[in-house]
Amino acid sequence: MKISELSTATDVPVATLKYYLREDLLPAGEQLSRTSAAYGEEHVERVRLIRALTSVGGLSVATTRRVLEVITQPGAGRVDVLGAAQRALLGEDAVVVPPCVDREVPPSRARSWLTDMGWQVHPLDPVIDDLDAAWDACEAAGLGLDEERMTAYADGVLRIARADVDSVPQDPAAAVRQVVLGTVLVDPVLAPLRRLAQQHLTVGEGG
Amino acid sequence: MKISELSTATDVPVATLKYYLREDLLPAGEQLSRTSAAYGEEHVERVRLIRALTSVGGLSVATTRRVLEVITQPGAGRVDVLGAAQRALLGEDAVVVPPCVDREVPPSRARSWLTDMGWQVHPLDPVIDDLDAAWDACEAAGLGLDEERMTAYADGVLRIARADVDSVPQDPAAAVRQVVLGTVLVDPVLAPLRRLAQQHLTVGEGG
DNA sequence: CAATACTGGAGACCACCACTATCCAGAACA
DNA sequence: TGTTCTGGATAGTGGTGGTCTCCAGTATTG
Repeated sequence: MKISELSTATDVPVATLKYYLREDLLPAGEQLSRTSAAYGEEHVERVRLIRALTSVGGLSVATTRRVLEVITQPGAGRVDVLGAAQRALLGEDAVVVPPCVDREVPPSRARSWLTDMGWQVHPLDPVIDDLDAAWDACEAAGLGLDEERMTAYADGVLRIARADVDSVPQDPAAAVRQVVLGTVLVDPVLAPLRRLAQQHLTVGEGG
Repeated sequence: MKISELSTATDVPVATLKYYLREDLLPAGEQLSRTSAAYGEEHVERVRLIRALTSVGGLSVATTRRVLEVITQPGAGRVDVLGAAQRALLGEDAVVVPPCVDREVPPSRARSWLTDMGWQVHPLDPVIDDLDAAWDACEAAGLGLDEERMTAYADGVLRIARADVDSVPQDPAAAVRQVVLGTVLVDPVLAPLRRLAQQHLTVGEGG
């Protein structure tokens, strides 16, 4: 498959494919001669994956590169599946502190709320800071988001997460792939789903 | 309050405040003389709202302007709360087709799935296309997202949406504000919440 | 009073990002 | 033989979210 065929197969311009090659998102094809290379079905899949991550997932090219590295490399085993996902999605300098290390835990509303909920999560996980920032933003915007509503959200999210973890395959490499892609690509599914659910409930009430 | 004080109060550079004034995100202060104006507490709140929408909500300046218009103007009444939210968040040329108008409904997996679920939603709502695109992206990325898992997601999302609609106030203007801000700002709360729930469930299993 | 700091307004400028366009010598195909 | 295509390199584009600089004029401070 020539690059122009790869282009028509994926509906991505040749110039863009060259850009992906340059940026190390796409591995080089099999070099047939100095001015020709052959691409295979794995390149088609890779391009589709890149487009899914960048367009729907909203990932930058740099983040996409990290994600592709993580889900392509033979992983270090399932122990660190969630950690690998985090490292791929956060900055490359993000080191997830192992639970054994004692470090000052900054107090925050999210942290204390999680404790109240009895959720067993890593107290230094940066995702808690994301939650804090989002919660603060709601307050700053004047959107009342009290703990009662958060608890209702937690109930719904737990069911979603249950479906997530139940769908993770046994094979470590496949598990990493599933978790990473699920983290990136499922949020854009849930967002419209939530709006449709709101609409369904509102219509049902006759309001 | 001078612009420099507004700057320190909100921790936003003066140049950026001027930019927001230019872009009509921030209303002009009370003109005291030709070279001085007074800003009030409402400007502080407005700036915080702008920052929440752009940073956490990830909205562009143009979309933020539309959102601010919608939640500031005295609304046309509660009838159209969800419609107003959609119009604010989608392109300005997005016209939500009224349900009475018969138009060709393009078939799609999301649409048929919604029918199977018995959800009463507007069949031409563009948010269904968003769902389709996100679902397709999962497929393209090789992430198996079968209807069983979608149904589990729907269960969780329904509980979230229940909390959403229960928290909408009676007053029409407040309702519009609540719905629009909830649409934009709650998704970034749910995303980290989902990751934490995954972590909690995984740790609980000892895996 | 004078020196300094600050104001609103305007336009130019900037960095970043994801492409996109152009050019090239050489190879493949018709 | 001529047209099309290749990989590689470099430069340019359009959009976005600010940031810088300048200005005449006003407020504050010593």
